[in-house]
Amino acid sequence: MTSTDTPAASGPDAAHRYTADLASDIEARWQDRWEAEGTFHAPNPVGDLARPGQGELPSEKQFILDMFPYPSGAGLHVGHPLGYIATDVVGRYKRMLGLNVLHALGYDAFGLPAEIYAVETGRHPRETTLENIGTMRQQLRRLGLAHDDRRSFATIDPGFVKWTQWIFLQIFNSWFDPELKKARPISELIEKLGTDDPSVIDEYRLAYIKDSPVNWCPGLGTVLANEEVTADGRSERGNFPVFKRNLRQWQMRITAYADRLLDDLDGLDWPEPVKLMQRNWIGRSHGASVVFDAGVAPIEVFTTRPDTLFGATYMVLSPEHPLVDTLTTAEQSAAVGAYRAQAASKSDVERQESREKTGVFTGAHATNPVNGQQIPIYVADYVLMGYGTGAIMAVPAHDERDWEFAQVFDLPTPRVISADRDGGGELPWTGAGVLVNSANDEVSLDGLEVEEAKERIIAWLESKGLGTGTTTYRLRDWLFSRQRYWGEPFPIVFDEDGRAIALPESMLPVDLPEVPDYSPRTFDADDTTSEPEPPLSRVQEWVNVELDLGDGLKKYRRETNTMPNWAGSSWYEIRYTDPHNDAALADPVNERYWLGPRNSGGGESDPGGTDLYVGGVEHAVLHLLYARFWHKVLFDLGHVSGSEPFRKLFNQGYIQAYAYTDERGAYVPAADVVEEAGADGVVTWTYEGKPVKREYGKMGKSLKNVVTPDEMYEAYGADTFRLYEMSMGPLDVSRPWETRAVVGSQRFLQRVWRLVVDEDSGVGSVSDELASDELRQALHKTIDAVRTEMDGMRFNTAIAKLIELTNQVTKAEMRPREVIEPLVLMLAPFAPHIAEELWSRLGHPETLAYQPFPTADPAFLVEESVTCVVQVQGKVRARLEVSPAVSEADLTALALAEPNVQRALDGKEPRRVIVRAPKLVNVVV
RNA sequence: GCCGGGUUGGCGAAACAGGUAUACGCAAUGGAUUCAAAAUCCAUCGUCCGAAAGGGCAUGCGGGUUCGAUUCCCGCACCCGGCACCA
Repeated sequence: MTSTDTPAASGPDAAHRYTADLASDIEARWQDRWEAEGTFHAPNPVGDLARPGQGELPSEKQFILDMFPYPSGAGLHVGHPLGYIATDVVGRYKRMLGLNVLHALGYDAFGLPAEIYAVETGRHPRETTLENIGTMRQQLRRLGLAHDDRRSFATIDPGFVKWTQWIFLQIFNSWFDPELKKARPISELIEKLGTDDPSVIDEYRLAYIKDSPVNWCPGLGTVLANEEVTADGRSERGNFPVFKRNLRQWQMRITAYADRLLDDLDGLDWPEPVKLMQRNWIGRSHGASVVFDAGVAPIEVFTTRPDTLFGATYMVLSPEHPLVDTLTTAEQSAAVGAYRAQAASKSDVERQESREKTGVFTGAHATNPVNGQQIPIYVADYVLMGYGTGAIMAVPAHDERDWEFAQVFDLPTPRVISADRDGGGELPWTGAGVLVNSANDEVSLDGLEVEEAKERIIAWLESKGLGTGTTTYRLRDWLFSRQRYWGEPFPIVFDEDGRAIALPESMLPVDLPEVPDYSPRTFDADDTTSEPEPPLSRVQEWVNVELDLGDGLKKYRRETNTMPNWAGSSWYEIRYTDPHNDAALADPVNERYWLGPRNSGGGESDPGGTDLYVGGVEHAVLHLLYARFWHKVLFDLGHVSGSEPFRKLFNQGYIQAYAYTDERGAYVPAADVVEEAGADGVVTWTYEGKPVKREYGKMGKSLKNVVTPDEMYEAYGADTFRLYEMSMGPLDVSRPWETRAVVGSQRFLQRVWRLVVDEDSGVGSVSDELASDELRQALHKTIDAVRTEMDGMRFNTAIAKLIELTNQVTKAEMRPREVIEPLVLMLAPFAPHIAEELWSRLGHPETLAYQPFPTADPAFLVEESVTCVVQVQGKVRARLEVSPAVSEADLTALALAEPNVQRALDGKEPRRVIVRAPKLVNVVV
C-alpha cells in the first residue's frame, strides 16, 4: 500500500504544508504580480522612466550594480547567482529603509566564445547569444530578483553599441593636457598648436594607432592572449606555433591617467587587496633615465637605482630593442640574430618563468658616464621591451637578476653599497646601506644613504646633461583592437592617404555586416610573413564606402578590426541610469541623480559612482581599471558628473565543489558518489562500489559536478535556495556547495510558515494578544542585531539571528502578531516570496517591498542581568549572574566567594584581581 | 620567484575594539509521536580522564607580548587566488 491512495488529514500530506510545490506556486504568483504591478520600477528624475505628477523622488537613492554576466551556452550553475542574490538582498533591504533603489541586470554579450561557436556551427553569434540570454533570463527570473527589468540591455543592442562607438569617438577626439592633467577636446589642441596637420595632431589623441607586439598564430589566423599561449610557445587551441609580431593596432592612452588612477584609489570604499593590486599594476616608480654613450648611438636606460651607477658593469638590451642591429658588430651578428629569433619564438610566460639567464654579447661597448669605464653590451630576454626603455644598466652586486646573469657570463660584480658598519652583507645585496666606491672627480656618493645618493647623482647627471630624474609606470597603454567579428566595429574610416577619420555621430551606430564566414583566414602554421585578415576585411562592399564627410562624396575604407570585449563593460553602469535615451549616453539629470557625487556638505569630496558594485576578484585589475579610465575621460569632457564609476566595491567568494576521479583519472558523476566514514574515522568515497579520489575546485560540465539552480527550484523552491546561499558563510569567502545541507534552510522557512498558517486547515494562527516581555525583548534584540549585520553585509549571521528568534517563538507556543509581523518583514530580503505570502495572509493587501524595515526600541535592549565570567590565572572557574550596574568591589567579593574559585586558589593569596565589570573578573596569584 | 588571502568540531561556519572558543545550520546518536515510515517535537553532540562534581588538552605548527591571544608580533608548514625576471 502506498500513501498516494487517500490523503491523510495530517502528516506529510497536510494540505497547507510549505513544500517545494507550494513554494513554487507562491513564487510564480508573486513574480507575476511584481511584474504586472511594476513593483521594482525605480523612477528617474526625468525622461521616459520618470513618474511625473507623483511627487518628489525619495531624497536618498541607492544604485546597486552586479558585474553583469556573459551569456554562455553552458547555462547557470548554483555558483553563478550568489552575487545576484546578495545584491538583491541589499536592494530589498535598502528599499525597506526608504531609498529609491536602482537595480537591474544587463548582459555582456560580445565575446570570443560566441564567435568560436559561430565558426564551428555557422550560426550567427547574435542568434545564439540572444538564445543564451533568453535561457539565462528564465533561470534568473525564478530567483525572484527585484530588478527594474525596463533597464535591462545587452551590449550588442544597436542602441547600446551606438554609445560605445560614440565614447570611442570622444576618446579619439581628445588629448591629455599635462598641465591641467585632464582630457580636452582635440579642437583645443589644434587651436593651441596653431596646426591641424594630422601627423602632429594624431600623436596626441587618447585613441591612436601604433605598431604593437602581439602573439600571432598563423595556424589559427588570430592573435592570442598570453593565457591562450602555452609555455612552449604554441596555441592552446590546435597546438600551432605562436610568434611575437608587431601589428598596427589601436591603443588607448590609459598611461596618461596613471597618476589619477593611482591617487584616486584613496577615496574609494574598495577592499584593500584590490586597491593594492591596482597600485602594483600601475606600478609608479621614481628613478632616473641615464644616457650611455655607445659610440654609434646613445642608449637611454631607466633605473630605479641611480645611486648604484658606479657599480654598473655591463648593459642589457631587450631582444626587441631597435638599436640591437645598429650596435651589433659583424662578428657577433649571426649569434645575435639567432638569439633574437629564439626569443621571438618564446611566449611571454616562458620568458618570465625561466630562471636560467640567457643572453648574447653584441660585441659593442658603452661608456659608464660616471667613471668612464667601457662596459660590454648584451642582449638578453630577461629585459622586456614593454617596461622603461627596454634597456638596462646592470648592477650585479645589487640586483638579483643582474647577479645571476653576471654569474653565467662571468662579469665583474663590484660592491657599491655596504650593508652595515662592518662593510659586509652578502652579495647580491638589495637592501639598505651606505654607498662605497662611488666617487669621481666631480661627485662623491660615498657615505650617503641610498635615498640621499639618488638625489645627489640625479642632480649631477642633470647638470651634465647625462640624465634626468623620472617617473616610470609599469602600466602600458591599452591595446584596443581585435581581429575578430563579434565585437563593436570602430566608427572610423581611412581616406586614400590612409589617415584615420572619425565618422560623425549621425552615422552611428556602425552595424556589423553579414559575413559568409565567421572564421579568420588561416595560414601555414610556420608562415611568419603572414598577417591577420579579420573576417570584416573580406566583406568588400562594406569595407569600401563612398561618404560625404563634409567635403563632398569621397571613397573611404572602413576599419576592419573590432573593439575588445572590455569596451561595453567600461561604461555600462552609466546606461542603467537612462537605458532608452537616444540623444545621449544618459540624460545628465538622470546620470547625476544616480551616479553623481554626494554633496556631503564639505570636507572630503565624493567621487560619485554606484553605491555598491559586487563581483569576483578576478576583475580586480583589467575591467575595473578600464572602466575607471573611461569614466575619467567622460568626466573630463563633461559627460558624467563624478570622477569614479564605482564608489564601493565588494568581492564575493566563489561557490566551489568537489569532483571525483576513478582509478583511470576520469571524472565520475559527483552526485552519485557515496561517502562513508570508516570505524577509524577515515572518510572514503566510492562510485558504483569502486573507490574514487576527491578533488576540490570549480563547478564544470567536464568535472561532472554541476548542480543547477533549476534542480534547487524543483526540490526546494527559490526562497530556500536563496536563503541557503546567503546563510552558508560570509559572502566574500569561497566555500564548497553541499546539496544535503540545503534542507536546513527549508526547515527554517517551514517553521516560519507554521507560525502563521496551520498546515492542516490553512487557517491563520496568529494572535493579537501582546507578547510576553521575554519574547518582546528577544524580538527587539533580534531587530537590532539583524540591522547591524545587514548593514555590514554579513547575511549568514543575520539569518542565524532570525532562526534563533523563530525557534524561540515556536517554543513559546504563542504567536503574537507583534512579533510575527516584524519577523516576516526581516525575512523578506532573503525569502521575498514566502514573506509576501505570509504578509498577505496576515491581512495586508499591499506588497511588503516598501514596508519600513522593523526598528528596535532601545527600551527593550536593556539587559536585566549579565553573565560574569570569573577566571583564575586566565582560566574560567565560575560564572555569576549579576546586575549590569554591579560595582567592581561587589563583583570582586562575589567572585572570590565562589567555592570553585577558592578551590582553584588552593589557599594562595590573590596577588592581583583584574575586574572588567560587569563581564569579567580575573584573579592572578 | 614575487604579491595578496587563508588554515577553528565529522562538515559549512560563529566570536562587533585582546575578555565565556565552537552561535546558527548539516550530519550523527537517543527519546516522544506513529501499526510502521516520513514529517514534527525533545535531548545529546570538540577531545581525553571521571560514576559525578570537576579537571587536563584543544582555533595549522613553534615562539613572543599580556592578568588574559582564534584576535597583536616574529618564524615555519600547507592550501587558495593573482602575476610582472618591472630594473
